[in-house]
Amino acid sequence: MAKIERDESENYIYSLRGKVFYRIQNDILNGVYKPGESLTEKKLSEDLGVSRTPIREAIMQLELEGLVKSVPNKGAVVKEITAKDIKEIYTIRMMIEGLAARWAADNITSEELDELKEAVDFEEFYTIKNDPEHLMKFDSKFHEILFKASKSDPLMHLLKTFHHYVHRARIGSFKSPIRAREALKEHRAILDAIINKDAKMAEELAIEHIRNAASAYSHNKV
Amino acid sequence: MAKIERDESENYIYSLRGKVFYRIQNDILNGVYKPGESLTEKKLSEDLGVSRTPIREAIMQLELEGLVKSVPNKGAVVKEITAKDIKEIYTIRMMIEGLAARWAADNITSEELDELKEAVDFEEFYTIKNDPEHLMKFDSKFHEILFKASKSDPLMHLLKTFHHYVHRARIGSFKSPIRAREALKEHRAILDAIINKDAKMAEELAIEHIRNAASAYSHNKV
DNA sequence: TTAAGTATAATTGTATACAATTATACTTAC
DNA sequence: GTAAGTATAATTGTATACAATTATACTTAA
Repeated sequence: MAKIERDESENYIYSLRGKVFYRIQNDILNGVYKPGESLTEKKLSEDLGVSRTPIREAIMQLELEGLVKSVPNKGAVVKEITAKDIKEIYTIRMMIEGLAARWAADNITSEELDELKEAVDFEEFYTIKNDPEHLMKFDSKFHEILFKASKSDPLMHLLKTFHHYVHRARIGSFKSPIRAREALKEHRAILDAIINKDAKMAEELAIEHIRNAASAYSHNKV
Repeated sequence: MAKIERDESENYIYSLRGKVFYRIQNDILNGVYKPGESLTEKKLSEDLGVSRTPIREAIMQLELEGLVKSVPNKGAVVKEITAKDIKEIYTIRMMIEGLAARWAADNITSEELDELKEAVDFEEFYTIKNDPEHLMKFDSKFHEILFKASKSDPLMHLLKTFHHYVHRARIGSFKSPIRAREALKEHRAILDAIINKDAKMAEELAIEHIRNAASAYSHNKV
């Protein structure tokens, strides 16, 4: 009989701690808990109906990922993300994504390449349909596959701890249909470079892609 | 009366959790706990004479930093770091340190500049004395000041979660007096670029500095 | 009215108790 | 002797109890 297996790498999402972590993270990202607000363990445990233990552990994780800052006897204070932060995040992302694309070109498997093609096809579909929500999902998928295909543990670890920063900086950058079409073109170009095993080109295109995303973002804000 | 203040940013080091974390981290880095070995909460709590609670929290932190991997009912397994990992770590470090130097050139304060000069002077002293241990300390200090001076929260966060990787990859690269003298020269060059507020040059020199460190490391290994 | 001091409440840090899951060792049937 | 099944032990996950620290509110004196 086929054994039902969990994804071991993300095993903790089935625990209370994991659920609590994702819940609080989402509530912060969606503005339920606002920057400067302090979250005490007691309040959270009452809000979510669990004991303090999983709350404590989730808060620790949130702090290590930089979403909150624990201050003694005050609770976990939700960190603010400034325009300066976002600019820097995009700069850092250029390098990380550039490396991912470069190493992916060298190490991608044919299965992953198929996944990548599929993700871009879906992206095209939802770009035409002008559906920002699904678009964001497959944009994320494109980048995720790239990281997986890079086969670099240190790089993947780096991205993991940086992930929420990326997420925060990216919200709202999919509303413009013009930018969506450009992003699609850029993804196709990166895909082609990877198909041709042109690592240098893939890196340059990925860097340019993030640079354009950053510029679209800041333009959006004005 | 002058109030005795703790360094708030590192407040947790005074807690049991913090002490436990540093203890286990060091024991892993120094090979007391070897790759593949699994550390159970019970064993650790008996070894260190504290309850499971701070142990659990320290293990969580170790996992988020990538030193161990928790597997259910097996304990925290110490991760191995491969030669491939180290090569990739150096590549990633080139970019991170490059950014730090670039932004430091733009944002450094005169106090920080003084600290940086002092660190390099100490480095020179211990290079001449051929004292690898102190040398490593002030090499670390040089890079720490650079990050602080960059004034970038996202970058500092990135380094924090990447720190142990750097540490692991760097062990033993200070034994060669030849490389020590080169490293000193490179640090002086970076310092000069920062004094001259030449951000581009500082970045290039920092990247080159890490590239040389990587090459010295791999040469050492052969 | 304000400042200082004190009692109380709130909050976190640590230890421990209990439950649920999983591994291990042993027994038994073939 | 081996495989299957079962009982036991080990391990983690969660809840709770207690201690220590810190904030807060209140009282009192000037």
